[in-house]
Amino acid sequence: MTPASQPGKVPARARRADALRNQQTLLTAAAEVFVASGVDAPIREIAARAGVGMGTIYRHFPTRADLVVAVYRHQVEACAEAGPALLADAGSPFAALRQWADLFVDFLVTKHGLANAMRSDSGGFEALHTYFLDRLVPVCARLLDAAVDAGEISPGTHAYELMRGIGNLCAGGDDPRYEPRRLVGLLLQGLRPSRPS
Amino acid sequence: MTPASQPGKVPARARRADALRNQQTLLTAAAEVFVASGVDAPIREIAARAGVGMGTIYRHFPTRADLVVAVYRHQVEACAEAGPALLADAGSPFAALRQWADLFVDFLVTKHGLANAMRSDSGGFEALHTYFLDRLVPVCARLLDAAVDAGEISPGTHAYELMRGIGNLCAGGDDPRYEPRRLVGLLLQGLRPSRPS
DNA sequence: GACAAAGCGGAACAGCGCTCCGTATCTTAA
DNA sequence: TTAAGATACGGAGCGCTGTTCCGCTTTGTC
Repeated sequence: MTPASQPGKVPARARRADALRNQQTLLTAAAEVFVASGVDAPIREIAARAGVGMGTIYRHFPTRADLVVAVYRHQVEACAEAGPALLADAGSPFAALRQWADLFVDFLVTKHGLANAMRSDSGGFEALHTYFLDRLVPVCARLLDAAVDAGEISPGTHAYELMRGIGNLCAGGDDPRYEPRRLVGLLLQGLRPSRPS
Repeated sequence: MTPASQPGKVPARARRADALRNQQTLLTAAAEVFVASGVDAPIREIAARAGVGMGTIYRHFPTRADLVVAVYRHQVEACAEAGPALLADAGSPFAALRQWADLFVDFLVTKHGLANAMRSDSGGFEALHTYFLDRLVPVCARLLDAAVDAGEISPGTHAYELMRGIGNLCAGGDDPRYEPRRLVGLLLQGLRPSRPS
C-alpha cells in the first residue's frame, strides 16, 4: 500500500501535505498580485502575500514563467479547446479563425502586462513564450489549414508567425488610441486572397 | 560680444568646452554599446566605455530615452524625410506606404532590442515612444491619406494605431521562423478595400 | 517517541538605476 | 597672469530587485 510498493520505479515518497498546501496558497496569492501589479510584480511581494519565504516560492516555481504558466494554465487550455469547437460551430473556417483570435486577444489584454512579458527576452520569461506557443500553435494551424482548404485565405502563412504577430500586437498599455483588436482584424483580413474566386 | 550682451534674455553663459566634448564621447560610446549589448545595456557600461562617471551621463541625458533618441535621431529623421520622397517617386501612394513601412521595419529590426524597448512601460523609455511617434505619425498619416484618396485602401485607420502596430510586430528576437516584414505586409494588405472598384 | 527526509525561511550576495555633494576644471575679468 | 566664481565631473552610496544557500522546523514512518 505504500507508494514504494509498486516495483520498477524509484521509491519517491509522496509530497508532503504542507508542500501541497503552500503550492496552492502561492498560486492564489500570485493570481491576486498579478491582477494588482502585473506579471512583473516583485517575487518578494508574492511571497509576502502568501505568507511564505523566498525559498519556498523558488522551490515550487523555479522560474517566473513556471508561476505564470501555472496561474494561467486553465485559461490557455480553454482557449486551445475553443479552437476545434469554433471550427465546428462558426459559419466558416475563416469566421472561426477570427473568433478564435478574438478570444486570444481578450485573454492577453485582460492580463496586465502579459503580452509584454511574453516577448521579453530577459527575466526568465522564455519558458512562458514556449508554453503558450507549444499549446496554441497547433490549434491555430488547424484553423489556418481549414480556411486555406475552404479557399477563404491564401496559403503560405505559418501558424507560429501568426500567433507571435497577434501576441505582439497586444503589447502596450491601454491607450484608447490603440486598439489591438482592430489591428488583428486587419492582419487577418490581409490573409484573404487578392481575388475572390 | 559676450553671450550676455544681447538684452532681454537670461545671461546664460555658453556651455563649457569639456562638456561639449563629453557629450560627443558619450554619444559614440552609447552607439557602440547599443550595438554590442542592446539599448538595455547598463548605464554604468556606457559610462565606463566613455571613460566618464555616472553623474556625467545623467547630466547630459537625464533619462535613458534621451540618450537613445540622441543616438538614433539622424536615422529617424531620415525615415521621416523619406515619406514625402517616396510619395513622389513610387508608382502609387500604396506602394509608397509599403516601401516606407519597410524602411521603418529595417530601422527597428537592425537596432537590437529597440522595438522591445519602445513598448516597455518601465525603464524610462516612455519619452522614446513619444519622440518616435511624434515625428513619424504625421508622415504616416500623409501616406495613408494619399492612399485613401487614390482609392487604394479603405478609410478609417489611424496613423497612430498603424505605427504602433508595425512597431509592435518588430519586437522579439531574431527567430528565423518569425519575419516581421511578412506580417507588416499582411497588415498593410488588410487595409485594401474588400472589393476592388 | 525517535529518526530521517522533505520542506521552509530569510539572510546574504550581486546587479542595477539614480542621487548627491566634495572636488576638479574651465572661463572671464581685472 | 591670475584669482574668483561658475560649471561640470566622479563615484560612493542608497534602495530595490533576483537568486542562492544552509541551518532549522515540520512531517511521515517505524
